[in-house]
Amino acid sequence: MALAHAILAVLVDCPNSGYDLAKQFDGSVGFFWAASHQQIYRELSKLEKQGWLSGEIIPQEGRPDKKLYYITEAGKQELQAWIAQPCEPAAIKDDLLVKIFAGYIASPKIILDELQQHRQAHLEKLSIYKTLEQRYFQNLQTLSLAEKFHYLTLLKGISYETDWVAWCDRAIEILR
Amino acid sequence: MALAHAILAVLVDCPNSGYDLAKQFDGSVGFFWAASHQQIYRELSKLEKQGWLSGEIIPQEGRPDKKLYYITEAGKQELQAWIAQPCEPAAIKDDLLVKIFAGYIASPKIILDELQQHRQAHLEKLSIYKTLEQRYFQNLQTLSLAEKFHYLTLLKGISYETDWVAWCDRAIEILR
DNA sequence: TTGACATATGCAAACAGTTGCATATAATTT
DNA sequence: AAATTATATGCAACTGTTTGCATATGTCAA
Repeated sequence: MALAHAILAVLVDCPNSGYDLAKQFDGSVGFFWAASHQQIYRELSKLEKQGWLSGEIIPQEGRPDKKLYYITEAGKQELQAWIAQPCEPAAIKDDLLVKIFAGYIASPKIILDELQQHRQAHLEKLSIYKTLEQRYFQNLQTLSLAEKFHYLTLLKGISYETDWVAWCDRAIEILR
Repeated sequence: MALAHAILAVLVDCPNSGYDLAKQFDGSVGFFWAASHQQIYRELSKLEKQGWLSGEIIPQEGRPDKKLYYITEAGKQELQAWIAQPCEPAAIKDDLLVKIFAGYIASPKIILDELQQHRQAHLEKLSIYKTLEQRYFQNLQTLSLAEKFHYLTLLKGISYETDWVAWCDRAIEILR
């Protein structure tokens, strides 16, 4: 049930609406936890009923009202307890690598095109992450503790995408 | 429905029983697709009903009988069609990075211990993959096409684990 | 001889995630 | 005036995954 904890992890930093959460899960948070807005809204209701979050409707002008969620003391304690439990490295499910595993039954062009496209996609993510790094995490010394931890997840995002780009290059080289 | 395709991708190389498949999904194939034996057996029945696989019961002595699954022509065509469709980079769900994102609410010791444990786990995987590399993929030139593709997935496994170990080191360094 | 381990297969319930649909306001573009 | 985009929220059906349980044979060690 780690979507719950991913939401708590974002809200412990600052309150957010479901819409804002969905945008974050589509952006930098999405690097380590993917979730759709439908999933997020459903989970938020559940977490509010459980008492880990409290919601407050904020009337807005010029746009629909929104519901801001705050983490409760119980929610924070739950998050702390969850963090303290050891966890396993993440399970991987990667379509591209399944394709590559059986790549010899397809035409080389199809495989090479797919590799090129993935290379491009990873390069774009990498560029976004590097922009974030330059904008928000210029010098380590001045960062707050919370910022340091956020930066660590960004660093993983950067090395993850860098590694993918390098592997695509190598794969293309080997197959050509 | 990519578990189906991951199974087809293994069986297109050579026939296997559910038990053997489960072991492979727990080993090197597990690097790019994680699946439990329950999932695998259920999926195998489904794929046989669909006509993508055919199963043959092999009587054995000194151990329970097993059922060997072969990919059918229809199954191979399905796999080829699936490979030809473009796919997105894999969605990530990583418990450890969720923990790190909110790591500032936990005690430093808990975080550092968890980082050390993950570093160790990734190092062990890396060692297994490097052993496989030395044993089966010594020189690129002599590899068959199928082996080259299999090697590419192993290469990704190696760089993935290497990247994790490096990140753990960096994270521990920054937090200390 | 009891217990653990390896081989070998599978069901069923609970939980999580995806996909398609639905609604509503307001600004901007065509 | 109509279409599109951004904001904002959510339900329902389906599909996929996890967890716990269940069964059966044979070997090896305590």
